[in-house]
Amino acid sequence: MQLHNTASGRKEPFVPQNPERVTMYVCGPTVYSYAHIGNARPAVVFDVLARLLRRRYPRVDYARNITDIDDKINAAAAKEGVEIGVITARFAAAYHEDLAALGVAPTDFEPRVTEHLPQIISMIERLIASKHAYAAEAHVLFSVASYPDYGQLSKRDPRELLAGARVEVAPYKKDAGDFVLWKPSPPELPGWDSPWGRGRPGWHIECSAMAEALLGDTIDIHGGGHDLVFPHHENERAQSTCAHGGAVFSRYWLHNGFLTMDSEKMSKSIGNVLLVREILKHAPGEAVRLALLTGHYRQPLDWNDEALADARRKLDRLYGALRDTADVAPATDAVAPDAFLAALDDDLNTPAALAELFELARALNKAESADDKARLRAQLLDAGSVLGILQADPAAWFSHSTAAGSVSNEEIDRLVAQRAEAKKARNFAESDRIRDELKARGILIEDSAQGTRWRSIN
RNA sequence: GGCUCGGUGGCAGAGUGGUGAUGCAGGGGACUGCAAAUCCCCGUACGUCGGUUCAAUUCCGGCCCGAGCCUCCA
Repeated sequence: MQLHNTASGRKEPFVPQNPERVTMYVCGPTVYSYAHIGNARPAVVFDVLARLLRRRYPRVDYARNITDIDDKINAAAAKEGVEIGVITARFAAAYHEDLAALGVAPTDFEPRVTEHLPQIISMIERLIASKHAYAAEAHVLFSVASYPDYGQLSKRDPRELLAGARVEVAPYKKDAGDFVLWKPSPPELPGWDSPWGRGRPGWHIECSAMAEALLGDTIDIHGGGHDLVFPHHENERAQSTCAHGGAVFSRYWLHNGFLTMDSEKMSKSIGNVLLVREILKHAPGEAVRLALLTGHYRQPLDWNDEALADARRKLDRLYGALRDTADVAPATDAVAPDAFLAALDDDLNTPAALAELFELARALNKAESADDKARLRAQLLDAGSVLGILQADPAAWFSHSTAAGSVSNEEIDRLVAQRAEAKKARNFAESDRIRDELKARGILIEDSAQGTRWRSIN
C-alpha cells in the first residue's frame, strides 16, 4: 500500500509502526453550525481509508475529534443566550446524522476538547518545562524558534514566519510566528482553571493532546483538509514533537483537496456554502458519497448539479447489475478483485477502483452460469463495501424517490397491472399511454424477462 | 510576491516513455409490439513553445491559464 505523504511530497510505501495496531487521527469539525459539503469530503475519504486499513490490519484505531471549545461556538452561544454545551450538542448530533446519511462509519474514538482539559494543560506544562513554550500576560505561547524543523511540513520558510510580515504581532509574543497554546477567558466567556489562570486552550493544542491521549506519541496517519497544513498541522507537529522529546508525531500526513462550488471557492462571503443536509433533501446520501469519491482525494473537486446527477446514474448502473441478479445468492468465498484493491492501495485511487467496479458490473450483466453470477455478485458487493456503497437493496435504490408528491407505490402497481392487461389484449395504444403517464410523473417502466418493473427517475 | 498543486475527447475523470482506463452524453447494431434495461461496435483527447530521446500526452525548462495556502477555513 502506498500513501502520498505531505511531509515528503511523495507517495511512500505504507508501513505501520505496529502492524498489530494502526493509528489514524483526522481533524474533525468545530461544532458551531451544520456541516457543509466541503466538510463531508475528508469524512468520506478517510472513512474509505479506514475501511481499507481494517481489511489489511487486525486493528485500526481511528480517532476523529469534535472541537467543542472555540470562539465561534462562544459567539453562537452568546447570540442565543445559552451555554456552549447546547450549541455543541446540537451540531455534534447534526454532524453524526449527516455522516450517517453519507454512509460514514463511526470512528473508534471521537474525543472532545472539553473532556481533555487535564491532558491539554499537562502538555502545555511539559512544553514550558522544556523551554518550547513560555507564559506571558496570562497567555502561553509556543516558541517557534525553539523548533528548528518548524515549517518543514508546509514547506514554509521559518524566517519569514518569524518575521510575520502579514500578521499583527501581539506585544507579548517573542516572535511573530509564536502561536497561542492557552489564552485567558474574560468572566463572561467559558473558561477552565489552569496554572496560568482561568482560560481556554488555543486552536492547535487540542489535537496534539487528544492524539497523544488516545493513540500515543507517534501516530501512523494524520489526515485532514488541505487548508489545515498550515498553520494547524504545522503547529500540531511542532507541539507534539517538542512535547515528546523529538519523537516523530505523525509518520504519514494525508490531505484531501478542496471542493469548489461551480468552480468557485465555497465561502460564506460569496454565499455559496452548501450544507450536507440541504443536498440530502434532493439526493440520496449514497449518490453524494459517490460524487465525493469520483475524483482522486488529493485533487480539487468541483461540486455542481451535474456531478451529483452523474453519481446517481453511476449507481443506477451498478445497482442495475445487482437487481438483475437479485435471485442469486452471492458466493461466500469471493472477495473484491485484486485490481480493485490494487487501485485503492495506490494512494486511494478511487476513480481507478470505480473503473474496476464497472468492469465487474459488465461481467455480471453478461454472466450466464449461476456460478459466475454468484461469484461476480459477491465480488461487486465486497468491493462496494470497501467504498461504502452498494450495500442497500437494489429495489430500494430504484424506488428511492426524492421528488415531493410523487406517485404512491399502490398507484404505480395499479397502473402497471392495468398496462399489463392492455398489453395482453395487444392494446398497445393504451399500454403506451399508461407508460407515458407514469413517465410524466417520474416513473420509468421497464419490461424484463422477470416481468414489468419500474424505477424513479427523479 | 512566496509556497503547493493542476491544465487529458462534448462533460466528468484515471493513467502511461512506444499496443489511447472508466462513467455519462452522442452515433450504429442486437434484443423489444414500441420502449427501457442489457450486450456488441464506434472517438485522428492529452494548454502552449522549446529541449532530451529511436520514440513524449507521459521526463526537463520557459510561457499562458486555473485552484489552494501564506496565523484559528475541511
